[in-house]
Amino acid sequence: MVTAYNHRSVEKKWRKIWDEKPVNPKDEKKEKYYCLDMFPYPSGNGLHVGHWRGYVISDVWSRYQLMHGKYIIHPMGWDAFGLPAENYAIKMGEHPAKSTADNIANIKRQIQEISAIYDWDMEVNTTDPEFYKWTQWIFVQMFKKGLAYEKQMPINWCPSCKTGLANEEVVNGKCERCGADVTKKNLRQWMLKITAYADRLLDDLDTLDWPEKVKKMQSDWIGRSHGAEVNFKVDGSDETITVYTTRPDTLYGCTFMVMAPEHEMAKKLATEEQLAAVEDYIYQTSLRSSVDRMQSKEKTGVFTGSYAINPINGKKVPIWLSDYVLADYGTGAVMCVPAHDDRDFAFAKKFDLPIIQVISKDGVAIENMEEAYTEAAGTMVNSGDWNGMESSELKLKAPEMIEKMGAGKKTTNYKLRDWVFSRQRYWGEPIPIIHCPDCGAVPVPEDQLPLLLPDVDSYEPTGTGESPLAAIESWVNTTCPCCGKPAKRETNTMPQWAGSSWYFLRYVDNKNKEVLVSPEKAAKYLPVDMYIGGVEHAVLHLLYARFYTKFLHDIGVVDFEEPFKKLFNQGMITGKNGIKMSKSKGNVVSPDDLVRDYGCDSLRMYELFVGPPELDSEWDDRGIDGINRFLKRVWKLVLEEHEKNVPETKELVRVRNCMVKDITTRLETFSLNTVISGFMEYTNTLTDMAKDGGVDQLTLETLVTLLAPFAPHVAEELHEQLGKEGSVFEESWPEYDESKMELDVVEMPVQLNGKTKAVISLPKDVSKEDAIAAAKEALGDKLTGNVIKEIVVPGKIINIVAK
RNA sequence: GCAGGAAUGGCGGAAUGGCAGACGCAGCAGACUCAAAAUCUGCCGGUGGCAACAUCGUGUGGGUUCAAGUCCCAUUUCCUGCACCA
Repeated sequence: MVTAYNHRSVEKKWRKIWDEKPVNPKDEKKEKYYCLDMFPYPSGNGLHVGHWRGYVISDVWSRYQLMHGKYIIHPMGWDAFGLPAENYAIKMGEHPAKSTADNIANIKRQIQEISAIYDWDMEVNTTDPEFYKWTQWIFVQMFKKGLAYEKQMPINWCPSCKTGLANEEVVNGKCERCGADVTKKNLRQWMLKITAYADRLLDDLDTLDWPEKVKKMQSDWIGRSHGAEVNFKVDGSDETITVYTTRPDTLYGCTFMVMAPEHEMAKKLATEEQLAAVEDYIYQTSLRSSVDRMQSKEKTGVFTGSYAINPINGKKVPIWLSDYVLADYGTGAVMCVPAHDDRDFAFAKKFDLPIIQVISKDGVAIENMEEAYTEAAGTMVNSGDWNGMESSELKLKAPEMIEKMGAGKKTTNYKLRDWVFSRQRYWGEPIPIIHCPDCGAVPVPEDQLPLLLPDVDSYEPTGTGESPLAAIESWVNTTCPCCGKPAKRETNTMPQWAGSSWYFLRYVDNKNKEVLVSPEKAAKYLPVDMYIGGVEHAVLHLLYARFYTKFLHDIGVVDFEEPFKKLFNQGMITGKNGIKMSKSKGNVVSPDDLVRDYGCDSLRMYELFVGPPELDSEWDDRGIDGINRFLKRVWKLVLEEHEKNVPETKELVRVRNCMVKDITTRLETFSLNTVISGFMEYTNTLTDMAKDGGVDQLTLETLVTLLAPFAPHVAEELHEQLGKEGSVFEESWPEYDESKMELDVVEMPVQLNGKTKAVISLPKDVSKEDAIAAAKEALGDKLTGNVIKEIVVPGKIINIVAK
């Protein structure tokens, strides 16, 4: 009799052994493989089973690479600055430094329950001064390169979090963190010039092995468009209004112009009779929230009374104001071609403006258009010299033609905005800048970094647009590093994204006091080969991290331009009915109880079995029983068959090779849920074979080796009990031989007119004639009428078509 | 509105154009047990049938093919992202 599987004793035993002798010791001679998890922010709620999923996937992948003879860089750290940590601290009435440290301790304990091969010597914490020294250092370098600059501007403001937000943090007009409606607030801001990298951020997406979905989201976010700026003279004035258009080919069809109400010329253009109406419209627009403005598609507007002159044909077109034109995109003014744009069409209909068709399907203009013709292809009409030209070709040539005419210039526009980088909150890296009345903004000298976040009694947000740091006079008042005169410190802090934009570089050299990362270590261990995390960071963290990496490349810190070669986004684990796990919904499942009751190995495998890893999956506690039973069956099978010690048979060799191939190919394609079901199938098959003769040693060893990345404790224990030396992770990944996977006799379904009527056994190399004869015999009486066609797909199917 | 993804038993899900429902959960029946748990065995899409079997069946309607969950066209619903970006 073999002993029964007891997860507690097995897991306790191997954890102790692995602590003393890690399975992934640092080894410079081996090829490196850097497998990175998106590091967590230390939430007070601890981890739920959804967090586990990503960590299990990355650990399985890491251990799989380990068994290919690589040295695995698999670090973990803490994204501990920022709003969530601070809001939690305020709620609990604790200082964020304390609650953050407590939460890290708890989550670290939970993460260690996963038994992943994390190298805790590499641990980083974004709130550690030795870490944020370099976060500040990067900011100073950006400042020196002119990529960090100050600007007074209306920015997105969350009235609940009492801080400014980046565009990326505003989702459907609401705060990404708390869901409050975002308003505008005019504030002096630190900005990062991410737009300077727009082209590289867009073009280099092609070099990345990332999910297409994420690449598309980034590409849409950057939103590059090509077109022209066209200058319209204001009739009876020296003023010129420049518009941006991607469709300069439709210039002859422009019948009016619309400007954003915030446009600097808006009020100036109002004629005496229209002035009151224009002022009223500008005022009304200013009252509307951005959410309200985005949601209602009903066109509103006001005529300024002024006209602009279309440079292509000299025609006068009225200038209107409307809030559907955005002040901060392009030039804040657009030429309107109602015949070929849905929005302009709706506006023209509402205010009874003329519609002139300039592109037609067949060269003939339609009377009274019912809707805008928005297709790019067609023949130009009503367009002077351009008549008869193909519009899609003209669209490409028109910007240069307009430039030659002196009516404008060819340009490119982006939706991407510069990054609003200051936060009016306490729990973040202080921006290392000193404001001197004489010298202006001066960076804190590098040898004085880190600029420590001062301790403070009141760290709650003020809501005034000033950070709580502004109240600490002893800290704010300092001297200018340039001239030594009294000066004041910048009191805004950095956003949470600052630390996470580069943390993955620091892991490999986390104790370096001289440089962010040494060139030798960067060359040896970077960049990241595989990055695993949720899709929610597609246009936030992942875009910012790419920007930072490109900048650090440009100043010579690293020699690569892209931080993450391959990206995998795991789906979310939700509660019943797809509801997101949250404390307020009361549907959070903690891994702690499951580890206690079923063991780490069972939970690891169930996390993968619950559904395809890239899709969201509903958690159901009951399913873990099935995994636990499976592990007990494997345990019993391996130990009982080991005692029998039977020789291998041809069929065992075949099953073993099939098993290796199936498990390996499914793992390679990240079909991790079917890897687990594959293990179950082969275990069931081998259990049947055990009853019918027995299972040989090599097959048992192979099963155990394949299982190691998934259920490391069980595999390690069975590996030892099979009498093998060393760790199972020192075994190399099993290989398979296709030629040993063929059956001598194959089962072939026999179909009559496409419907299966029988299954027959045939030798694998049976001739077509023999196969058909056997099939006809199997069909017997069922085969009536004339045989029209006979199809034999070797090893697959036989189909007889008869009428 | 635009773009992408999805739709398969009671449930989660599996199927390089080749026996739909693997694997697991739940359920039912049996064995073991004084009993329960655990474990083991069998059944487990609908309809008809004692059964062998027949027949229908992958959101809906068409099509291609010897053969369609899979490919093509149309359509509905749901999810995700973007959303007046000129």
